[in-house]
Amino acid sequence: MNAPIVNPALTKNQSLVFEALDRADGPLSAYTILDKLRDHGFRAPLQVYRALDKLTEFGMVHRLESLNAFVACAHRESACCGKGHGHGTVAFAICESCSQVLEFHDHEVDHHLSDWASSKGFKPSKTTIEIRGICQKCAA
Amino acid sequence: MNAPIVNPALTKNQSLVFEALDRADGPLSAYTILDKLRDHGFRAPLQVYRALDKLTEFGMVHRLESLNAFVACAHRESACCGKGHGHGTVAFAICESCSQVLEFHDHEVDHHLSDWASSKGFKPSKTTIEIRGICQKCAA
DNA sequence: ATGGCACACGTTATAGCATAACGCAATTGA
DNA sequence: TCAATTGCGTTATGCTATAACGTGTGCCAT
Ligand SMILES: [Zn+2]
Ligand SMILES: [Zn+2]
Ligand SMILES: [Zn+2]
Ligand SMILES: [Zn+2]
Repeated sequence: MNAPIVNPALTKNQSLVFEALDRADGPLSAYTILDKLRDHGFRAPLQVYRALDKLTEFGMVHRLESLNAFVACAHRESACCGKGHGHGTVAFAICESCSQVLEFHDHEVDHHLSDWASSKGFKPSKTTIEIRGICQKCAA
Repeated sequence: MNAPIVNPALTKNQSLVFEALDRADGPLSAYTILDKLRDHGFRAPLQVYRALDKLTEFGMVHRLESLNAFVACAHRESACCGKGHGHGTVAFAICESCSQVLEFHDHEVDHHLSDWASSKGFKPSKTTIEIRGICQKCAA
C-alpha cells in the first residue's frame, strides 16, 4: 500500500513513527512525535507509545532514559556482536548544548559490565549507558 | 545498619528526605517520599524535589534514570576516585523482581568511557550506567 | 542598623510523560 | 468457521516534574 516501506513488517503507525525519528536530527519525546504526526491522523499518545514499544522491541529505536526521549538506531544494518538488531549493549553520548546524540558500542565496557554481573550472580536484561556532556562542535 | 548521623549542613527538609531514602530498602519515587513525609508537614512535590536536588548535588543521593526514582548513596564515607562525595562514575544493578539496587564503581568501565569521550572530543558532565535484570537471590 | 543579597521554604497552578480500560476491526491458523 | 491474536482508536486517568509567586531568615558590606 505504502511506497516508502522501511521495513515490510512494520505497520502504518510504526512506519510513521520510525520515519519521524529517522528524519529528526536529535531525540524526540513521544509527545513531540505525536504533534508531528497529527496531520497523519494521530490523535492520542497511545498511538505513539504502542509504535515505540514495537520499534524498540525490534531494535530500530532506542529510548534515552535520561531524556525520556527516543532516537532511531544509528547502527542500521551493521552487526558486530551478533545480538538482535546488530549490537549488544549500546551507549549514547548526548550533547546538552545541541542535543546531538552519538550512538556507539564499546566491547570492553560491555565485557567489564558482563563480568561484574557474572561475579555477582546478576542476570542482566537491559543495560543503559548514557553520557551527558558537551560535544566537540559545541565545545569549540 | 544505617548511620543515623546525617550531614549537619542539611536542612530539616533535606534531612527528612534523606532519612526516608536511607530507611528504604529500595529506590523511592519523589511522590512516594512525599507520601511518607506527609506526617512531617510535607504537602507539595516541590518540597521533595528541592531537597532531592540538593542531596544529589551533595552526592548523598543518586537518581536512577531508568526508574525515575532515587536511592541513598551506598558508598557512605568511602572514597576511591577522589571525586566529590567519594566516587567518579557510579553504576547500578537494579533487580526487576525485588527492586534491590546494587551500587558499584568500575574503574575500567569508567576509564574506557573517558577514553572514548576524549577520542571524540566529547566533554562528559554526567554518566549514567544502569543494568536492569535479576539479582542472584531472585534468580535462585 | 539597615539595606541588599542568598537561600530555604510554602503554595498554587501547570506542564510533560505514560498507561489503564474499553471496544472494534483485521489477520491468522486450527 | 471460529477462536485467538494483534493492531487500532478513544477516553480517561495517573505519575513525574517544574514555573511562578511570595514569605521569612541569616548574613554581611555599607
Ligand atoms: Zn542502535
Ligand atoms: Zn553539541
Ligand atoms: Zn554513591
Ligand atoms: Zn532480586
